[in-house]
Amino acid sequence: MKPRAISESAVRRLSHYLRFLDEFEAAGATTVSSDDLAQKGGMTSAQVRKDLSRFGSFGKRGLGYPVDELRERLRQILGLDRRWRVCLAGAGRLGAALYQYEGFRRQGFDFVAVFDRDPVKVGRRWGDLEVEDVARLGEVVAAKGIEMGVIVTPRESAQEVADLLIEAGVEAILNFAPKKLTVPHGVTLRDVNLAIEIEGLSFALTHAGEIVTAG
Amino acid sequence: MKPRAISESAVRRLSHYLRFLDEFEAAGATTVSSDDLAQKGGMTSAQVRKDLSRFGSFGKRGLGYPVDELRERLRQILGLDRRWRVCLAGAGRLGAALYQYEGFRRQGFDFVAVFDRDPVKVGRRWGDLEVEDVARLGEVVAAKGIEMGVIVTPRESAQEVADLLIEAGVEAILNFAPKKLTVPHGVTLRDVNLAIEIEGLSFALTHAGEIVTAG
DNA sequence: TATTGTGAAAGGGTTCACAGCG
DNA sequence: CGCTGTGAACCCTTTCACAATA
Repeated sequence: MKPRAISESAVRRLSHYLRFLDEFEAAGATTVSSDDLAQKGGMTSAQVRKDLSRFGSFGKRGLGYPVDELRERLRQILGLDRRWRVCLAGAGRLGAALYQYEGFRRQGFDFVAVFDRDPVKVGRRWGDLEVEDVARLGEVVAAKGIEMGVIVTPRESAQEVADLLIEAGVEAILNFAPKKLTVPHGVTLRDVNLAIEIEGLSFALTHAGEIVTAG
Repeated sequence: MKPRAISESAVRRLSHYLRFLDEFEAAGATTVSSDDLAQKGGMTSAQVRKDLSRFGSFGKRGLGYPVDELRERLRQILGLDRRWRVCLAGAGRLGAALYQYEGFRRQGFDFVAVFDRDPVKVGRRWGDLEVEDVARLGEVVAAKGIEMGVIVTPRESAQEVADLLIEAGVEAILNFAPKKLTVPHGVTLRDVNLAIEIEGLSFALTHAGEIVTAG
C-alpha cells in the first residue's frame, strides 16, 4: 500500500477547507465551487481541486461540491469522525491554557492525563484529572489507551519526555518546547515553536522591502 | 532593492541554526562545520551552506564557521540585536501564558500592552501592565510605539482586531485565532493554528502506512 | 586536507489549460 | 454552459558535485 505521498502543507489545507465549509454551511450554501473555497484561503482553484481529487471525486461538473457531503468526507479523511485520547506532558501555564482550550475537545481531542516531574504539581486537580508523576507515564498511557502526546515542558526535558511517550507506544507528538526533537520513523511529530514564529516577524520587519515568499 | 526572495522555511531554518549555535557554544566549540549544524537539524550540509551564503561568506574553507561570529551575524539577520515592542490582543488564558513565557523577553520581545473588549477584564493588572479596552488600541499602539501584535482572541473577533492593528500601523502580526486572516501587502502575518496542527496528527495516525512528506 | 561557496541537476509542489461531463 | 479532474508545464527549493581556498 503506497498511495503516493501527501505533503504536510496539503494536509494543512484540508483542515482549512473544512473550516471554510463550516462557514459556507453557516451561510446556508448547499454547494461550493473550488473557486469559492480558493477565495476564502487566498489560493488557486486548481490547488483546491488537486487536493480534493487525491481522495476521490466528490464534485459535480458544472455545479461544484455538495457542502454537507464534502464536509463529512473531509472529517473522515482528517480522522475527525472519532475521538482521540491525548495526554499533556508538562503542567505549566501553556499546558493549562491548552487543557482548557475548548477547540480541542470540540474537534474530538480529549485530554485524559497530565504529567509533570515537579512533586509540587503532582497530585493537583486539573478539572476531573489529577496531575500524574511523569515516572508513571508509561503505565498511564497504556492503561488509558493514550494515542497522542502534547509536550509543553521546558526545552531541557523535551527529548526525554518524547522518548518516554514513544516507548509507551505513542505515535503522534505535538511539541511546544523550543527544541528540535528526534523521533524514530513511524512517529509523527509536529512542532509549534513560538520563538521561531515571532523571530520570523522580526526578520520580516528588519528586511522590509525584500520579499519573503511562502515556501 | 530586490536581493532575491527568501522563503519562510529558510527563515525558520536560520532561527534553528541560531539555537544550534547556542548549543555548540555551551559545549565549548569555537568553530562548527555546515555538517555539524546539519546533523543537529536533520538536514543536509549543502542546505546549511546555501542558507548562510545568502547573507555573506562567514565560513573559512577547510575549517568551518566561527561559532561566536556566526551567532552574532544570525542575530543581526533575524533582527534580534534590538528589542521589539509587542502588544497582546486578547486577555484570555492563552494570552496570559504567552505573556508570562520568558522566552519572548529573552529574545528581545517585550509585551508593552494588553487589550481586551470584555469590560470585566479591562483595568485588571497584568504584571506591571493594565488591560486596556480594545477601543483604545490605536491610541496606545501609537503612544507606545508598538511594532508587533499577537492576536489571541476568539475566532470571531480576529479579523476585526487585525484590521485595528493594521490601521494603527502595526506591520507584523502573530495570529493564534483559528481563522485565516486577510492582511494588505506589506504586513507580515504568521499563523499558529493549534487545531490544524493536532488535526495533522490525527490525519497521520488515520493514514498510517501512507507517507506524509515535509513540503 | 577539510570544508566552503556555488553553478548545475534533480526533485516536488503549484499552476495551467483543456478534455470530460453533469 | 460551467465546473471538475488531471496530464503537462512551470517554478521554486533542495541536493549534487566540484572548483576554490584557508
